Amino acid sequence: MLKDLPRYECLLEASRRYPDLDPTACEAYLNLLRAGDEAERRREGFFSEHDITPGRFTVLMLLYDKMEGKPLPQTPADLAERAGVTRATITGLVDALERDGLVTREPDSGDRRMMLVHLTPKGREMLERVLPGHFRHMAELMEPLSHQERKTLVRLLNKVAGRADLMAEEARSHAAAARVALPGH
Amino acid sequence: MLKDLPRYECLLEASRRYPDLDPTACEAYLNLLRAGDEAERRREGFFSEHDITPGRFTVLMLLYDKMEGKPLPQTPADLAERAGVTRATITGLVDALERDGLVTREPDSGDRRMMLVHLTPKGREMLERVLPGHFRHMAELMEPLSHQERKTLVRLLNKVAGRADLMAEEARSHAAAARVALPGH
DNA sequence: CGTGAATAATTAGCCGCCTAACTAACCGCC
DNA sequence: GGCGGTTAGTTAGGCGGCTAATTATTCACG
Repeated sequence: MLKDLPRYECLLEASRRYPDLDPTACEAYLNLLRAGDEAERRREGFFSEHDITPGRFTVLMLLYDKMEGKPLPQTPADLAERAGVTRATITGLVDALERDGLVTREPDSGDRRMMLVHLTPKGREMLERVLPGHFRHMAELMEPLSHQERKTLVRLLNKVAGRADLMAEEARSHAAAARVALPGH
Repeated sequence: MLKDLPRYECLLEASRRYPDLDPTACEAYLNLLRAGDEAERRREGFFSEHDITPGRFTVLMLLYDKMEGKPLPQTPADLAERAGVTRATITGLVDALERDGLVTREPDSGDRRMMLVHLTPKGREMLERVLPGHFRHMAELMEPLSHQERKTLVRLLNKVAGRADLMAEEARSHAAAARVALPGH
């Protein structure tokens, strides 16, 4: 969303009407959203050339991970936690991957509530076919930044991501407090 | 997608196995995706408290825009261009906004293919109710960055966004070339 | 023990985005 | 002046994310 961003001068001018508007914060925010969205779209485009989607790729990567040794099977809940999506989303992704023969599901022998998701040889091959191009894709997108600039970017983005995490946590605890305070839902 | 990012040391180690893997590019890329995604989720969360979605908000903002004076009605195609989404997406968003009485559609008198989308008084009120909180939300997310850091972030993100645009254009022209080269579709 | 709370995975249904196909209207050109 | 290509908007269908509700299992505690 939002391809053409408002110029800084416009923000500055608007901030006279809106006391809550911080022009530099707004500019940084909008640029972050746009760059992130743009990068995500390029990513989707790249993956679609290889008949895969970002979500499915992420699941495969999480199962690959220990790039040699034993590719530990993982539960959907693990995958959800590490990917940062809900378990329901993982169910859908694993459904698709299983249909394509890239992963298998197996019930956990110890706890019958759980499933274990394995990477199949076919899944491993797919990953190894896609990875080099993916690496080149990342390098291409970041090519205009010097090593120093990349370091700086990572540092600044981490500050923002940390802040976002904090805000998410606050929102969660507020919601929990509201659930306690209000009678029924 | 991807909450826990691989550490830089892991990338460095993996780059020995994969000659295409540029560790600093990869690190910057993953951090950008995550921060952008995180910011987008906070944004959705904020808007959902006000019974609106990012897409609908964007359309309202584009119709508001000239914050006083005449809030020019705009065609769906204009809105799509400025929002960076397809016309089909705008159709869906305007459907929802019209259902809620926030915008109206009116046929263009000059060219009967076109529609003109107007902001209603109710839509304007909604926007003015949400905007101050939205400004505070942006300021809160960017609070950990100094003014200097915000400037730097904007500069670096612009480099990346510019690169992404370039890559998108290349992809488009390749696709066009392929359409010419290959017989029928 | 057995019952109720917690946890795992799934299902159902919503939403926003996409592409592709369709209809209607406009325009340029012979 | 009619016909083909272009443009506007919509529709249909797919996908991946979400929440909420459902089912099955485990665990903790009286």
